[in-house]
Amino acid sequence: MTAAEPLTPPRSSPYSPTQLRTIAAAVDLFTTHGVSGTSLQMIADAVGVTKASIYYQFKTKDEIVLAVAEADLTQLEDAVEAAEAETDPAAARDVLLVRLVDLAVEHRHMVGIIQNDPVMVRLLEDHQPFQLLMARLYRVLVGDDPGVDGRVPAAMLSAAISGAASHPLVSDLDDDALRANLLGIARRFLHVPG
Amino acid sequence: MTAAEPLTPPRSSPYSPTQLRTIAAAVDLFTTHGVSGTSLQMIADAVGVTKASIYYQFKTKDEIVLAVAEADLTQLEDAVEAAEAETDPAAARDVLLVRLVDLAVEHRHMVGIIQNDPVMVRLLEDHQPFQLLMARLYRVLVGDDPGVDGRVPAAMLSAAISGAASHPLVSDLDDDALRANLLGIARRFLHVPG
DNA sequence: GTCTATACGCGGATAGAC
DNA sequence: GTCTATCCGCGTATAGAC
Repeated sequence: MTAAEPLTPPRSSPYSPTQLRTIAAAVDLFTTHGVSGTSLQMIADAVGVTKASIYYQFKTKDEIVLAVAEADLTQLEDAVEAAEAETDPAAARDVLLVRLVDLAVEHRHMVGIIQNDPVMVRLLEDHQPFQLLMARLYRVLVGDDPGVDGRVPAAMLSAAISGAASHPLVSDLDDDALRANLLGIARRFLHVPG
Repeated sequence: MTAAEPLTPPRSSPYSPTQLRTIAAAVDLFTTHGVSGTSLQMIADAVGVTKASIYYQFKTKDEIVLAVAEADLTQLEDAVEAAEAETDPAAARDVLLVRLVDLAVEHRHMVGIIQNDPVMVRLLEDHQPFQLLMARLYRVLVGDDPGVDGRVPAAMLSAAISGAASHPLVSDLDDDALRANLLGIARRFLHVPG
């Protein structure tokens, strides 16, 4: 359950407390308005400082976007590492499933936008660490079968988890109920014989 | 298969050919850059006219966004109507499934953004016709059971279809293959005993 | 580390000629 | 129906005082 800490032990975040407040505010605003629709003025107002002060912490807006993306990436990496620690492929897949559901529910208000915002997508397309991480994730999910019969269900499953977490049909469910239901159905889906 | 035409028979589109070209260009740009990230200048350049000319066709940028949304809405409405024409609930659900898969694949390059762009989401939240349409759609999908056991799978299924269509794992599949696979798996998912 | 002030371009939007 | 020209505000970003 407790994932072994990666290479860097209790790695102190590379960001100062003030930067972390800025990142938190940015995530919030990106979720509501999208990246392009969020100005540095809005972020500055949310943090309670001026634009110039934000520019002292981050040289450009892109750096803020990158910081937001990397925060999520770290969590995703932990999930993949935990899954890869399992020797049995089925067990690995189940660990990944649990972690992905946890993450999706924990971030249910932002998953949709963060994963689909064009600016984020563009940024991550050119970001090798992310691409490598996703390749590892898919490998656990799909197994070594690169065929269509493995990839389509995997795509649907991963889309179902993140998409359902922010779906209006279930917006009234509390986190625990949503998590339990998502996980149960996802598991059933995985175990249905092809 | 051929859906009976709605109230207005061969309803001529409310948009002029030039407006339609503008809408097409806008969809394209929205897909790549998001709504906020798309300027009227970009749209004008894509159409090959000046900004002022775009403003002759649409009074505001919001009107363009609305026109884009409504184009999709019409197709979705056709799908729901076709499904509602079935008397047996299971048959209705299957018709809806087929239509939704068709739409998702047909628009696989834009589904993700159009459904998740913050500006679109905001716009549609305040757009009663859309809300009513979605209520009808969910009713066909979930049935009359408003319980959790019906809604969570429905949310996952609808997210799986639209999300998988634009998923990187299946980006190499051609439309026909993707459509067939999505539909097959979606059907199996629906028929798995709760 | 945060401020005020400012530069400069691009955003949406309009007026009026052709 | 499309153009040129223009308005104005806000966007990112920087300089320099405190």
